[in-house]
Amino acid sequence: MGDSSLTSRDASGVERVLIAASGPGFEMQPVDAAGAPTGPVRWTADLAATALDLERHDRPRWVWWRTAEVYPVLLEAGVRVERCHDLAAVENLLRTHAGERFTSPQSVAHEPPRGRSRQTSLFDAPADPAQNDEEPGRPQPPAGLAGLRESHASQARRIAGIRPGQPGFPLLVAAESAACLAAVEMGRAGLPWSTRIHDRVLTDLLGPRPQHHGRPRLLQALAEEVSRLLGGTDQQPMNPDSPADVLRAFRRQGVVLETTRAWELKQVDHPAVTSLLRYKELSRLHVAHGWAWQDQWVRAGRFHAEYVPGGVVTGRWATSGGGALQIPKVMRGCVVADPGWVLVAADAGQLEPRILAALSGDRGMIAATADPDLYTALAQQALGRPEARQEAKIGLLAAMYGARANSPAMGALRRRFPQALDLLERAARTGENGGIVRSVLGRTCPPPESSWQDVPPEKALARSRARGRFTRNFVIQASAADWANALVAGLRRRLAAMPSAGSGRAELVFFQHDEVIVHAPATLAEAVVSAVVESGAEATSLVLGERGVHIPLAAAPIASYAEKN
DNA sequence: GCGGTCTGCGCC
DNA sequence: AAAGGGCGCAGACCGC
Repeated sequence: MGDSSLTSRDASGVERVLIAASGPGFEMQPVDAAGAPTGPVRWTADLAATALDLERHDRPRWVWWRTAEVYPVLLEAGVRVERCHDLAAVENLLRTHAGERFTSPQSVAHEPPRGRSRQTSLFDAPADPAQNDEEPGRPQPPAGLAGLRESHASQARRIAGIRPGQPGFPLLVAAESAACLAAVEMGRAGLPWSTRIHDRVLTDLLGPRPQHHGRPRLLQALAEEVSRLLGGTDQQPMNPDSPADVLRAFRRQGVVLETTRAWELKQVDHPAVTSLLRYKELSRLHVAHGWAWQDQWVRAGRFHAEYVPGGVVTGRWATSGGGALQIPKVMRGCVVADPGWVLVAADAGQLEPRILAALSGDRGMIAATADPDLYTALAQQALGRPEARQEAKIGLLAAMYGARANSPAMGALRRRFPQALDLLERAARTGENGGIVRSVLGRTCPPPESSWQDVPPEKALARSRARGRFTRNFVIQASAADWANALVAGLRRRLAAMPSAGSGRAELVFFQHDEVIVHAPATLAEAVVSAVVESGAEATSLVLGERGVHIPLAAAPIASYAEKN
């Protein structure tokens, strides 16, 4: 398959290849960017060999239904691809843009069994759509190569239709697809995780690993102490895991609580509070990131998560299993580079307010982004005091999240940065009135439920306000996600272009909203730092344009994630 | 016993 | 000091 008849280049020099399972092999066909075939359908029994050959010679944009289903097969065979068009992900983008409701892309692990309609191989459409039990609204895979071709052509038409109003939409499509590739690669590579350090942290905090189920020793001691201080007995111990139990116990002690949330407990003067708060903290570590978690998710020194790009309505990534996006700070020390390797960890400091500056075009706030500590600059400009950093930070975060508190700092910010605060207010009004908002590249929030205001008047107001908070935050969070996907896309491209350094190549191993970790041979450390910084600058330029906004990306080689910040 | 919802808290 | 946006997860809880 060394000849180029399978592919043809489109105007931008990138050819596309549709690929669909067919019997024991795969059908492939070259198409142009508009979706029109530019060559015949070919069949191959050996996908990996064919794909490797094409990837070496033509580097096409692979067009397939869902990256998470086919890319693992290619990676397993040693084939890494440069670019793709993920039809399922793009279908979600197009449908929400057209006003349909959001359906989270399904993780592969949680694919429901399909019984008799089960697919026989990758890309096969379900034998009988009537038997398909997927939730309504979720894009279904088209049948066969012909269906795939039509889906792709349809998407090309719809994207072209969006482009005049949303010039960034093709970039959104490309970045989302690249994110899908990166997600599979990251899940496969895994995050370097020292079970030895993990064991030590757990043992230090909780006591030795219990033989069977049940609480570790120190945790059990804390539970007993809490129970005793709240009037429990050996016969009838109070269960600190049970909110109802805790509320009852406090009430008997004369303390009336609304909830057992930490912030509320902290306001109570009672000897049991300290122990209970400590218990909650440690219990959470035990249940969420304890030995059971390690057994389930860490294999051969790597934490393998399943990442789901676009799994969140705002375009943020989700994970399925393992809670990769919720690793507690106290566990970061478990993330350590292999001997002779480094971690290059980087995060975009204060991403969301910088995004706000760019979206609103507020000159004053854009100027403030030149400061590596944006909040200090804001405090200086709005309040005249750099020491007021914390007030400025809380004020701006409250404005972006929709808190009701209207602090003096927020008022000062509004006077000094009217365009920025006005953008948030307008997004909120739009949402309250049932409208939709979009990210900078065109990712679109779902419409309200058709009957969302069909409730008693006093509830209607609350709902309306809640939706205003959602859309207010959506424009920022979704645009930040646009930026982050562009960062990931650029970084994986640069890392792939790096030479392998004897022991291996630099790999993206972690991504969390605005931060990345690359695991790399130590000799490549500086090159990786440069790649990260360049990718950040590129993302800013591509997604936000040349508006003078700075999004600093602090990247440094470290041995352990605990060294970061 | 099972599945759905609630609660509370980890991360951004 | 107050309790605002987005998630995933585990245990408690509740109804079947």
